[in-house]
Amino acid sequence: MQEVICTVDVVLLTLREGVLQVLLHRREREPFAGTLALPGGYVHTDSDRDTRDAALRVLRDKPGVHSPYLEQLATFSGPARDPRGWSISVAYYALVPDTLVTEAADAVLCPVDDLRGVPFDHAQIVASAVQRVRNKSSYSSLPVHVCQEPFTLPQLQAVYEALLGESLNKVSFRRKMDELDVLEAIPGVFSSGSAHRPAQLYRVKPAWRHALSLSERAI
Amino acid sequence: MQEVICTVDVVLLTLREGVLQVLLHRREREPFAGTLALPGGYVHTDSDRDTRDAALRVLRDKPGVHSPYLEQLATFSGPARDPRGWSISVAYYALVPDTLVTEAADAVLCPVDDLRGVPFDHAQIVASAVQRVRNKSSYSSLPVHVCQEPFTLPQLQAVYEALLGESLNKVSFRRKMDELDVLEAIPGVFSSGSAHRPAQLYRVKPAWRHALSLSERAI
DNA sequence: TCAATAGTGTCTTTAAGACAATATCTT
DNA sequence: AAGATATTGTCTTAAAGACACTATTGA
Repeated sequence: MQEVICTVDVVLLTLREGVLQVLLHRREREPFAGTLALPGGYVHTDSDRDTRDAALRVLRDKPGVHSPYLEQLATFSGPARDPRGWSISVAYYALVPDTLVTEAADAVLCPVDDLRGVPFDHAQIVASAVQRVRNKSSYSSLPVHVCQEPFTLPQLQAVYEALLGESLNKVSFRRKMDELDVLEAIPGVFSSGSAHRPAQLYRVKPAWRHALSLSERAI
Repeated sequence: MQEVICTVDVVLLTLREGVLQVLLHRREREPFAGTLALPGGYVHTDSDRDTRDAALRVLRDKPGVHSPYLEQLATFSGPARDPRGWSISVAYYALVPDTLVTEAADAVLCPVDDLRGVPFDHAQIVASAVQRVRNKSSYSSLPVHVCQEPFTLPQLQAVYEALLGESLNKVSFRRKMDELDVLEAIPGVFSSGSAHRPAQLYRVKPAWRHALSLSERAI
């Protein structure tokens, strides 16, 4: 019985120009050398403490992405998804503000709806991540990870609307954010420079910043 | 770099005597031969089409459990969880009516809150499955898979209440079931034999029976 | 002052829960 | 008929959405 090829793949998502985009990496090695695919790689049993650690290692190459929101998505497997043989890929997804993503020759952002030509089953993995994010965004504070701090409530609402693909009621949105209780206003600090009333700037409460990924059904 | 040990584990859950219980299997081989652990085993690259297929194969040993509700839970990994070395376990959970579970010397049901002594990280895997089931039960039709068909609405409500650990409003519960639109009354068939009004018997609509595991946020 | 967007008050609509009335069995 | 549980109607309460009004800035 042949061995199982064990890898991790990371779906790094961000919002650029109002569109949900995924970071693709140009593969250096076969199979599919030269094509754009999800960043990923073999699990390193000599250095990775677990697959999450492997996913973080994969992301460390990307400048700026230090400690993103990272959650296990699902595991994809089978004899045909990788031409090298029977393989398992533990997929993770990350959410980051678009300001942290630097594009380069070997790292480009692509709209999640236009992934023709990506190899393996990576289109399916991305679709799965997008579905998870859309779903969780409807009842949780997940989208705050896409906003660069500090941010205003109108900015955050726009992020929710872009992720969910629908416009939200302003009053209800603010009530919900108030209930979730994960944001705090930065006293006396407002947006400025525009020809209208400035908006209060917010940040994630310190207690929440690294706790948001702990619960199954995130708050 | 040493190889990764690839396995699947199955958390088969059912409700017996009003308590959520998990099927444990007495291990025939080392490590931990003779102790009760989650049913599982190596991924067979020569016969399994994917890890879900491997999980179904693991369940085929259990008489009566033919095509249960089965969903991928999460993947657990690391150098220490299995004494044989760096390992990955893709965990699935299954929900079945308790009438399908036959206990034997090598297959026993244990309440999910009393898993002292189970090896590996299986207690953590079970806890994770229980959390997932409790969470999904609050907004989906997941618990119907724990009811042997045909069932009455009061029986189904009791199952929801056992899974969620709280009593539910009867009117709201029935309204919600009506909205979910996954059940159909069996015309003219009622429970009988008890000294009170008989209850309408229901079954899952055929269109739903095998479609309930498809969506991320099951209906 | 005007245009533009932020923030809030309040009414309406919808969903959830409480409670009680009626229905239908066995004994 | 009495006792038990099923089923349904309806009132109350809570959440969500619609809409409009006030607030604050730069041009």
